[in-house]
Amino acid sequence: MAPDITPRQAAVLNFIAECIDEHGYPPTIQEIGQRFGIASTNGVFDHLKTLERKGFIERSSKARSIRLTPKAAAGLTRRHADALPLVGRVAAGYPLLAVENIEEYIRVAPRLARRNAFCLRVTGDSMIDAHILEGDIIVVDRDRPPATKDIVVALVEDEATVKYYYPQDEMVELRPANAAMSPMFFPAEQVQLQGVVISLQRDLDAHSPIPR
Amino acid sequence: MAPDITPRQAAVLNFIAECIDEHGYPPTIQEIGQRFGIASTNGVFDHLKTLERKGFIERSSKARSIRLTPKAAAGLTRRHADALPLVGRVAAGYPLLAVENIEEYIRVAPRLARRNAFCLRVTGDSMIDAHILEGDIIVVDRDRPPATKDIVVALVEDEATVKYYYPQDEMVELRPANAAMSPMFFPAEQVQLQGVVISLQRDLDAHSPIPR
DNA sequence: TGGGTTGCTGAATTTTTGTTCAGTATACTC
DNA sequence: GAGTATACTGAACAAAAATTCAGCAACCCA
Repeated sequence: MAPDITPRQAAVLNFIAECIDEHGYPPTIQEIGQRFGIASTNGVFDHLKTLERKGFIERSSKARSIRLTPKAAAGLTRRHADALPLVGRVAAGYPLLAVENIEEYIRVAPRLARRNAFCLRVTGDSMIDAHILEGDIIVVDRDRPPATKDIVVALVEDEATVKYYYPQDEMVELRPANAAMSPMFFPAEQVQLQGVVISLQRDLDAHSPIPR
Repeated sequence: MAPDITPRQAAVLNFIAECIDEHGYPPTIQEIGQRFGIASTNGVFDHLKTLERKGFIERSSKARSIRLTPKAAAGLTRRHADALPLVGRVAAGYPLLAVENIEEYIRVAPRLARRNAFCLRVTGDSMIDAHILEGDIIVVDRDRPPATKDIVVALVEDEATVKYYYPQDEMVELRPANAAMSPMFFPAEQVQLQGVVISLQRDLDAHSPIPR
């Protein structure tokens, strides 16, 4: 049996997931065709039959009756369902968002999920004076250009760090929000900015039952 | 204007939400009609027009194109839309969650939306030493019994306040997390506990474009 | 007592959507 | 070099679904 998916099929599957995310209901066959420039509804129909045969979707003969199966997640390149990747321990040499670095997917408010963003669990108390605590989950926007005084996530020597951002001529100052710690200075080329912290979620409810 | 919903309309709204939950896509007009024994599609159509006029759903002329708005949560007996009410200025004499007190519905992580909870925007800096800032949105669980040292929302003289909770024999101490402020003591019967703060969301991104 | 809202019936009509059939071209594989 | 999967075109057709129109009955409100 072939559990494989072709690039074209994956694109169709992704589009279906996007539609559900965005509109709340699946696309019609003609809507899929429009998106991919497939003139004949039968071209799309073939894709759907194949995706169903391979177990990625379920359908019936009714309008918009496409359903994603749990297996569909395997064929999706984009995350689904209002989730952002939680980056865990950062593995040396890998890009921050490499699969190896992703611990899990965290469900966040849709407003945040629509961004090109990721989540990071804060370790240490270097930002405590900015009221960001150990264990807080921060949401980091990768598309937002960092401005002076922004709180950023930077990669220095393969370690991710959260600090205030103060760029200088050839150097970058990363300033903690903790009176007990000193600012750090690096040559600009040694600092890889990953994004700007746009939101924060804290769980005060440590001893709560685990949600489904 | 009537932001109200009749029992019949609420039943229809609930059925729509159930369908989305269960099948992954909204029902058609005829499916709704079948469920409620409404013979004419126009009977259902009237309901949909009314629900749309009242802001509970959005639709287009396409098949199954019903979408629940965040407001839909108000009409639902079960919670589907991952939204919690944001309680605004507290009106004297009204229950905290009366329609008059609800400013809007905030989309939150589904884990939180499943609770019997509401959101509150923090005013003032009485909890700043607990790293809760003015403007933060806190999520308050109404079903969680408050324990000593929990951060709670309490209603005292028709004003909602966020404080540490220290119950005593006949009195309740509400303790701020701010060295510049003093604890307050009230007879237990003057304090209406609304719930325990279980989560917090902060937007650091004040000058970002408004999400759609 | 008249006007508005709610909650429908019944029928006609249009639009949207899914399905089927008959082909074509390319690539892979045995 | 035959056989199979992929990825389509184009046309015709059937079905599902939405929309509109013309009513009716019950209720509340003022």
